Amino acid sequence: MGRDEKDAGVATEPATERGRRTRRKLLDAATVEFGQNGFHEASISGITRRAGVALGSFYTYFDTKDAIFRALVTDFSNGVRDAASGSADPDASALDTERRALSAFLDFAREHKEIYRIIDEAEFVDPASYRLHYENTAKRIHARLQAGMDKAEFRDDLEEAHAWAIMGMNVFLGLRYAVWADPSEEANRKADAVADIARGILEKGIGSQ
Amino acid sequence: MGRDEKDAGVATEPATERGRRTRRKLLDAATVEFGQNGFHEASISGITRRAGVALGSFYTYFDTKDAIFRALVTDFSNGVRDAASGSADPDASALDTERRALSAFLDFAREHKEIYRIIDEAEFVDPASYRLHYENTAKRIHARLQAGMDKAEFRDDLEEAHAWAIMGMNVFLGLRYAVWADPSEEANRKADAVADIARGILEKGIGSQ
DNA sequence: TTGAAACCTGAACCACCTTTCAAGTTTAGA
DNA sequence: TCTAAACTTGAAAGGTGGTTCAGGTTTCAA
Repeated sequence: MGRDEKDAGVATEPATERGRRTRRKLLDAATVEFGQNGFHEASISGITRRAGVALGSFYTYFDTKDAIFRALVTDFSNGVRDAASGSADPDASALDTERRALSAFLDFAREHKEIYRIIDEAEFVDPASYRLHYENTAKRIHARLQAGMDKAEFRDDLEEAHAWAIMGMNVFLGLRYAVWADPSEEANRKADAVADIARGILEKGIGSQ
Repeated sequence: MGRDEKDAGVATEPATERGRRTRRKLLDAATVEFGQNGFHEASISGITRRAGVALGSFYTYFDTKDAIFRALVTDFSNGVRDAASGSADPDASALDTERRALSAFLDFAREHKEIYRIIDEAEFVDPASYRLHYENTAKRIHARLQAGMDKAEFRDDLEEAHAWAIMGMNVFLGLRYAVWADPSEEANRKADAVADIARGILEKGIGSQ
């Protein structure tokens, strides 16, 4: 009590270098533990064992098992956001901007399969974060659509639902061709082809002529 | 041992009418319990309490908590399939067939939010069923695309990835506008508008002109 | 009617894991 | 160097809930 952030049950930030190192070790270990076993099968002792830290130390940094999971979801939600925004090129057409965002997302998903799983599991462990993640992502897509409309490269009646449709497309293509990627086929080559397919749908739909 | 199906640990089918009734009561209760609490927060005693049955009776019909969950996933996966195929109209255009399938799916999702959640959670509780569900669904969409290609109503280069893209679109639109439907807005009206939006994307993409 | 199989019952077993805690060690600023 | 705060440690408390089991009841075919 009286401490800055203790009241809400939020463990305080580490005050020393050693503390920051330990906290980081726990987060990294938790990524592996949750990614491999899922939230409920994962155990705190599994996390501390992987981190090479005593069981009790966990509670210096996180108040509960949920708390560290929530911290990871937030981290990774930002990671997805940065991966997409990092791929942006101001000179690209609106359609190519969309394509590049998907491409970056597929790369990210392939590199971080555990993270993909953790975000998905947030639907059950921490629904608020899950919802926030997708609502924010949809908002960013919607903003890109708006930019394309402003440049008259997209038709002018696009709305929130279009953003959700595109997001769903991207997520499922990521699930199928990045997370579940058949390791026998070169994933890089495939990812590019998949991004082209999505671009094609957005460009002209799937109708003939 | 020696019994037909006991070896694999599969509880036998009920032999009497009373048994079938009890099994059904358990499945219905489990739908509510899992849908409301999620797999891990749900308890067997919660299921039997809802079903009005003694705790021990559960194990006459299902070997484990996982087993009844798996039974539900299979049931509901078939439910989704039937909802879509039931909406089919042989006279409709390929594009309208796709639209009708989405519309039926949105209705189904709105009516059965618990089921939606249960299938989603299967990703963690029973990954094999989860994967099977989406692979089968993608296959059915792919078959519809093929039919549209045969009628020359779709362009002739559609493949598996297109089916996954469409499926992702549908699932996310279902999540946002059926499962998370704002109850203040008439969901029916909205669902139709959403189905039109998806149809529009498939018809001509999102580009201008 | 009868008896064997199917079904029902709920208390208790038991394995597992999150969280706490009191006591020791390290850090870092003065 | 010194000392208060930060950090570490691992044993054990405490709760939960899946699963078992032995004994009773109902069903149904013969």
